Amino acid sequence: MSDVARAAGVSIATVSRALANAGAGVSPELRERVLAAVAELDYHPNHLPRNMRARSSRTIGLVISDIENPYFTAVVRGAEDVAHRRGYTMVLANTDEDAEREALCLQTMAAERAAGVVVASTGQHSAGVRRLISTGIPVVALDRRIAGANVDTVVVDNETAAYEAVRHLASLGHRRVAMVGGPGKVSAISEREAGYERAVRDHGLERGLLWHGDLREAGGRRTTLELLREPERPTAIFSVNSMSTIGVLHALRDLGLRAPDDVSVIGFDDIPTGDLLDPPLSVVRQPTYQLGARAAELLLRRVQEPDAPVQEVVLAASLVLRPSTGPVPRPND
Amino acid sequence: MSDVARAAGVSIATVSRALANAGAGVSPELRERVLAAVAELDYHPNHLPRNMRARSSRTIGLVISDIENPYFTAVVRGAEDVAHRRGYTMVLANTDEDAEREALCLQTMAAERAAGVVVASTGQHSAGVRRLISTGIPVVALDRRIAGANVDTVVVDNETAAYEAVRHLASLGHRRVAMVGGPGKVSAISEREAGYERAVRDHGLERGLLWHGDLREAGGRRTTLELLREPERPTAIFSVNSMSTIGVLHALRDLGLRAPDDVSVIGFDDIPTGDLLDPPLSVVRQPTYQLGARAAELLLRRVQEPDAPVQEVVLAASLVLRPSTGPVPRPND
DNA sequence: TTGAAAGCGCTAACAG
DNA sequence: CTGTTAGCGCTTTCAA
Repeated sequence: MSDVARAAGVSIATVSRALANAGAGVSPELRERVLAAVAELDYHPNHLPRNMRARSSRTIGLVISDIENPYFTAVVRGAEDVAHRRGYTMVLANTDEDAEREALCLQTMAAERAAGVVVASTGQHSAGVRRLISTGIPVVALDRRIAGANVDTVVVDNETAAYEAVRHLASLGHRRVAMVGGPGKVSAISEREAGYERAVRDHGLERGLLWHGDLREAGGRRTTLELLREPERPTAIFSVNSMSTIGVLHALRDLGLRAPDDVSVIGFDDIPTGDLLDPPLSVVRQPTYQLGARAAELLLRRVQEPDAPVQEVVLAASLVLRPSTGPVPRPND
Repeated sequence: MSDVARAAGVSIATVSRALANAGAGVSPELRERVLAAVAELDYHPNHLPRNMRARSSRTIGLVISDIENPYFTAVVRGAEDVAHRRGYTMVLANTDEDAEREALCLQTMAAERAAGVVVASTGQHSAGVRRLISTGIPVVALDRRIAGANVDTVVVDNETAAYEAVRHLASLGHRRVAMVGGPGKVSAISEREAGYERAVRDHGLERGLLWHGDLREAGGRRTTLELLREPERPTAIFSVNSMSTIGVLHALRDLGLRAPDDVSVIGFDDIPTGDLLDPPLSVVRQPTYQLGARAAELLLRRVQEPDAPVQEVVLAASLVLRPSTGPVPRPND
């Protein structure tokens, strides 16, 4: 920068000002000379000192648990779009539901003085998140609530959405509706399970059919295989998230069963090819892009107004019915 | 940090050393005192000055064109795993095939002094990439080559893979094999098209069936609808990437056609649910995770050895045959 | 409108 | 092994 100043015959302060927001406070003439010198010398601005001085970078962190899950993929897109539009850069970290990895990522983001962090935490009581909050860096909880912390939150109404899915199955006549769930330590999952259980109670469905998988393909598949090995097979399966649902479908194929003829299937989260599957899959669709975009917006608002009241955004999910859910199959004759 | 130093009764240099790599060069006793003071004061390290001093951050950039494309999703995971393992943070940017947005992202990464950048460029002659290279920041080209630049590159053998896909269709008896292609300005696409055309020549297939879409669902769908409106319909379709293929499948459904009974379909890039589609989809499968991981490795190697010889890594893609490709349908009778 | 100068909070060279 | 000290390259007072 001092080279540029010398070449333009001005001080470095003038160069700095000429390069800052549209060169306010610099005479057009000097500005021209500075820009010419910048071009001449092929000067590349360096944000590192600027960040240091500002004690913050124009970067937001996004911490998710599975980048290959299309739910998070869409969330990433929404958040990145907003960040980009507002002149922020997005740092992405993938935790694979590993609390230690999450803590490490958050620590790094804190050390890099991210302007703020959107986090789908591995657990409601994550030590990593608590530590991050204690640094004073703005945090937005996405998809998964943070227990006992007063942070902005963006979620869908998981309980209601799950209830509606199971209610639909009940309305088709199903009485043995199983749920392939997940680990209960994240709120989104436990809320879906709660919605399922409320529907089971309200509609007098059979109890004891809530099984816990992980949130991935392998767990969904394994759990379903075990579930269908039971003497009295469920007539419908509600699956807790998209990866898990893919596992359910694989398990059905493994056993040579078809939906909805043998078992009805409905999954939480839409899948990009859900309508092209065999059979097309009924799902609970979340407004994924919106979730990511709203989370980033909430975060950037808080970056600008640290003392604004804490907000909780709850979006609605919707039922998308396709052929994988049908009436109760009649027993083989 | 000076607070910590005061609390521990040492100099800030000692604090710095105690906090640096496992506290080498500091007596255990002082180290203890420093760590105690850090805990006591709830001190959060700040990397910003460190980065500034080092004139670089431990961050690598990854610039892709579509985060919702499962190909890139897997690439991201591979790259992020490697980066994380080596203590780097990953900055992700999505360009949507927009050269201007790409240039902006790369400029930001240069200004933030990323240690290096992996880029799937929007074009072989991207001005943004050229400028980035001129800053001296290490660059690795992923999936798409950079024309006239001497940079490390990670790609699959697109030409051969496309050739094999079309050859397979020819071996099933197809003579009217269409290709739903893409914009020719990225190497991966033009190479696939070249492989298609070589196969067309070698096997005496009908010419003039290479149509260009974009690389997204909408383009694949539109192009296919037009293609199938032709008086003499192709008996097989080869689609250039995963999103495009989903478009092809939607178009078939729109027209009430089925693969492979009406048209055979094979797509470049596997889809997570490819085996669950109706019918299960034949694809050219790329080693996506490996591509991302290798790109990150190549980049970090160059960060450490800027003068190492430039490498080009070419991985093989493989044909995954499922029911969507079958023999030539007999004309309706 | 411009320039001089004082940091931002670390790291590392150097001296003890 | 420890402390003193000189920056890293910007931004931003403050004074002219």
